[in-house]
Amino acid sequence: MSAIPRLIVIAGPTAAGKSDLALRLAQETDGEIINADALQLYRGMDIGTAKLAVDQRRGIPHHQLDVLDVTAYATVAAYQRDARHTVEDILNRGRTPILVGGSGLYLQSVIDDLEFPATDPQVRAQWETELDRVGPLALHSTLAGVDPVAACAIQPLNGRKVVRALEVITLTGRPFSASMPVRGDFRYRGIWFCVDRETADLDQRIEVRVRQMVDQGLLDEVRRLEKVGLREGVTASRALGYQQMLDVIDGNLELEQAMLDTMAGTRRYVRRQRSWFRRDKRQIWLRADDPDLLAQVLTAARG
RNA sequence: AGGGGUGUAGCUCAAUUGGUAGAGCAACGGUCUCCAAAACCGUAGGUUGCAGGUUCAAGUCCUGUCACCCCUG
Repeated sequence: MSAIPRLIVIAGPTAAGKSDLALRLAQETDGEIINADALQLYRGMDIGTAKLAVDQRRGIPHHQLDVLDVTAYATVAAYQRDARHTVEDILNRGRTPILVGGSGLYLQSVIDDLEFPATDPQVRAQWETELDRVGPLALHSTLAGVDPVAACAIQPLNGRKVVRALEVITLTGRPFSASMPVRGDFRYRGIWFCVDRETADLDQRIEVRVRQMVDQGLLDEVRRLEKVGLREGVTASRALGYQQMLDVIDGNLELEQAMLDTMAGTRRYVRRQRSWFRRDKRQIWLRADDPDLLAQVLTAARG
């Protein structure tokens, strides 16, 4: 049992088999699992996020699950702070932190030295109002006036990013481009895996998974969450599966169509995940259906 | 069987008085430094059911034919 790196990261698209690999890996390395899935942070979002139930966790401690109310406004900065505390705590206890999830930005916020500029709900709301009033193109022109470099990097119709840039400029008094931190090195000694499988295979798993979620009571879960404010949650209410079930509840969508939409949305999401993961060359790609998967991971991790 | 209608991209539909086919969704690729399961960008895709005809020119008009839908018996 020598030379296990300090942090093991498992990335990859939804439904590829990350959780399963992480569990087996944790058993082999005396590890603890830290979630890096933006939506699994929410309390009560269980079925639709494919969160492992407690009795499926094989006694392995899981962290960064169920830490937010569905009404909460999630921030990567908060996640970064908390997840890093968890990583360090696990390391201090002499165990192996295993960071697992499909949210690229969240993973990266822990792994790399990213520093996010401040945020302020009031300032953001003010620019959002402005966005609604004048539209993305006009707001983009405003941005171009105060920070041409940032305007150049942000697509004119991407209102959300234009708003964020203007928010940062308002708060810091400096151009957004100047506030953007340079990407640093790996923050921890670690190794980074990306688990994937053939698209046809993954699509098949997605279909099975979505149907299973509905069989397991996704609709009821959404009804329950609705009572605690799911619709008010800006992030939570837009989660795949959840937004579609809300449409079913509203009578705007048939259940079968909602499932098909969820599958299609998930496939699209997988594409975005791959495009995010592909550009970082530090990770080791693995095929989830490889019978030697675990052995490969252990060899790579120990080597 | 008779009458009417519809057949255009994988799907739902567009295409002024005939001028040589577009859009949304899906698919595929990408961007991403605090809503990220989000937001945004790009690419590809059609011998217009089939066969003839009229015309300089047919998705558009004519004839036949096939498929599906509706109505009547």
